[in-house]
Amino acid sequence: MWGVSFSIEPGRAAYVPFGHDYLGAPAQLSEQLVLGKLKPILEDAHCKKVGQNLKYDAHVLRNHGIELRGITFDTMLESYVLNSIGRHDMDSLAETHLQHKTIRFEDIAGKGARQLTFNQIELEKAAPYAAEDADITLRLHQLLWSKLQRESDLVKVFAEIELPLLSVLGRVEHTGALVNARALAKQSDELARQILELQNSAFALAGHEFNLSSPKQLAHILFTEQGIPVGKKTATGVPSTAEEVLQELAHDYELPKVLLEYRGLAKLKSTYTDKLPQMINSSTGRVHTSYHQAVAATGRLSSADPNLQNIPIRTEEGRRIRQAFVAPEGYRIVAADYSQIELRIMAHLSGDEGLLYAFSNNLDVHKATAAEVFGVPLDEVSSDQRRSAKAINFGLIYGMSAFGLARQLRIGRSEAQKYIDLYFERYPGVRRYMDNTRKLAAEQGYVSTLGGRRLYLPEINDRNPMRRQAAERTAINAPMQGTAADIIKKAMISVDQWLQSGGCDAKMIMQVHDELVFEVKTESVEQFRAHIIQLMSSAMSLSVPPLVEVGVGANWDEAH
DNA sequence: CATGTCACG
DNA sequence: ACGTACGTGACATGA
Repeated sequence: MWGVSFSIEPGRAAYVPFGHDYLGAPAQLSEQLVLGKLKPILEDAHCKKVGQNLKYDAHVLRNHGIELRGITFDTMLESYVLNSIGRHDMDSLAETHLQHKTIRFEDIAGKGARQLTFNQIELEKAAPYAAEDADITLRLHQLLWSKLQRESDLVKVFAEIELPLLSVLGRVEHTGALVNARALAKQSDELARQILELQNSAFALAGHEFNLSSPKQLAHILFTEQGIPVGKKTATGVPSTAEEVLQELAHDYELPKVLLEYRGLAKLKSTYTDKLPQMINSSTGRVHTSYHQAVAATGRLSSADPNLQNIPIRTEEGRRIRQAFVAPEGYRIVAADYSQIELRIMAHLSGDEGLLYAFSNNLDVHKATAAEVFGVPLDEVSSDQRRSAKAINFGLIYGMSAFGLARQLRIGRSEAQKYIDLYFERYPGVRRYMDNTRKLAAEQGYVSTLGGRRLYLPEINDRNPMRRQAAERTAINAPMQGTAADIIKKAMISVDQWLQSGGCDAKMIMQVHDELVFEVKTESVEQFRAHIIQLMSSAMSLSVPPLVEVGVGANWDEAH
C-alpha cells in the first residue's frame, strides 16, 4: 500500500500518499501515522463505506492489521445485480454510466516490462489518478443505488446475498487451502516419465518428431501426412483434433490413441501438479484463490489464480490431485454437497407432480425418469436406459434440442426427438414450465431466479433464429443454475455467521458451485456434520427440500 | 492476443 | 445448408 484516497462528496476527492519513494519524492506522512489515524475510522462499523470491489481493499487492509468494517455499498456488486451481463470494472462503469473516461493506469505507469509500480509514480500524476478512483466510485454509487432502489427484488439480492457474501468470501480466500506440495512434485515426476514415453511412441508412429501440444502440427500429420479423413472442423474451419474426434479415430488408428493419453497427462501436469505448488503462498503455506463475484451472468461465482473449481475428479489419475488437498494436523476435510440441486429446483419451479413425487420419495431420479420414459417398472430399468434418462435430465437443464441430445447419446435425431416427446408426455408440468419461461422471457426481456436475481436476454426476440434459440436455452438454464447459486450463497452466509459466532472449530475453505469444503477439528466433526446439513438444507425453502450429502476424510478426495 | 483444447459444476 | 446443448478459467501454441 502506497497511499489512500477518499471522497465524501461527489466531485471532490483527496489522496494521502505515504509510500512514494522515487528519486526526489517529496516528504510524506509515514505509513504508520496515516494508518494509525485511519484505523479507528476504518474499523468503525457505524462509519459506512462505499467502494469498488471492497473485497480487495479489505484484503489489503487486513494485511496491514486493519479490519475493514461498515462495508455498506460496493459499486461492482451494485452494477452486477442491476445487470449481470458485461464488465463491472470501474473504468467500464464510469464510461457507461457517467460518460467519463478515467485516467488509465497505463497512462501514468506505462506498460510492459518497464511498467512502474505505484510507489514509483510522481505525486503530480499519482494523486489525480488515485483521487479520481474515489470520486468516481462515490458518483457511481449514487447513480447505481438510485436505479437499484426502483427494483425491490434486486435490492434484496444486493442486501441479503451479494453484500454479506463479500465478507464471507474474503474470509474463505484469506484462510486458503492446504496443499501437499511434495505429493504433487512426486506426481509431476511420474507424469513426466509417462509423457516422455508417450511422446516417443507418437514420434515412432508419425515417422518423425513434432510438438504433440500443437493442434496445428498434429492436424497436419493426421489429415495430410497420414491421409486420415477429416471429421469435425473447428469454429474457424480447420480440421479439429479435439478429444471427441480423436476418440472416434482411435477405433481405427494407433496415433490418436497415444495422443489422447498424452493430452490427458499433459493437462494434469501443466495445469495442476506443476502449477499448484508454485501458487502456494510462502507466508501461509496455502493456496489462496480469488472468488470472482461479478463475472458469471447466472449468479454463480468463479474462481481464479488458481481456479479451485476445476480440480480433476473424473479419472483415477485426476483424483490423485485432490488427494493433495489436505487437512492440517488434528483436522479433517469435510465436503458437503447439494445432491441433484438443479433438478430439484426444476421440480420446484415447474411443480410437476411426477418429478416432485420422485424427489419426495427419495427415488434415484435418473432411474425414475427412465422408468417413465421407457415404460418399464422401476426395478427393471437397465443401466443403458438410466444413462439415457440421465442425459435427458441434463439436457432439460441446458435447454435441450433434439440435435444436442442425439449427439450426446450418439443416436439418431428422430429417436432423440421421440425420447423428448415421451418425457414431456410423462412430465407435463415440466413442459408447461418451459413454455411459460420462454414466453415470459420474450415478454419481459429477462428471466429471474427464486432469490430475485435477474438475467437479461437482449437477443430473446432476435430475428436471427440461431441467436434467438441460444437466448431461449439461456432462458431455460439461467433460472435453475442461478437459483442454485442463490441457495449456496445464502447457505455460505448462514454457515459463516454460525462459525463467526464461535459455533465450531471449523473453517470454510472452498466453494465449488454445489459443494462447500471445510476443515474441521477432528473432535468436532460429528457436531459439525449435523449443523452443516441443517444450515445448507434450509438456506431457501423449496417444495422439495435440498438434500445435502456430507463426506469426511484426511483429504478432499477421501471426503467424497 | 486469438485459437484450440480441456479441467470443473 | 448450417450449426446449437448451460456456466466458467487456464494452458500451450503461434502469429
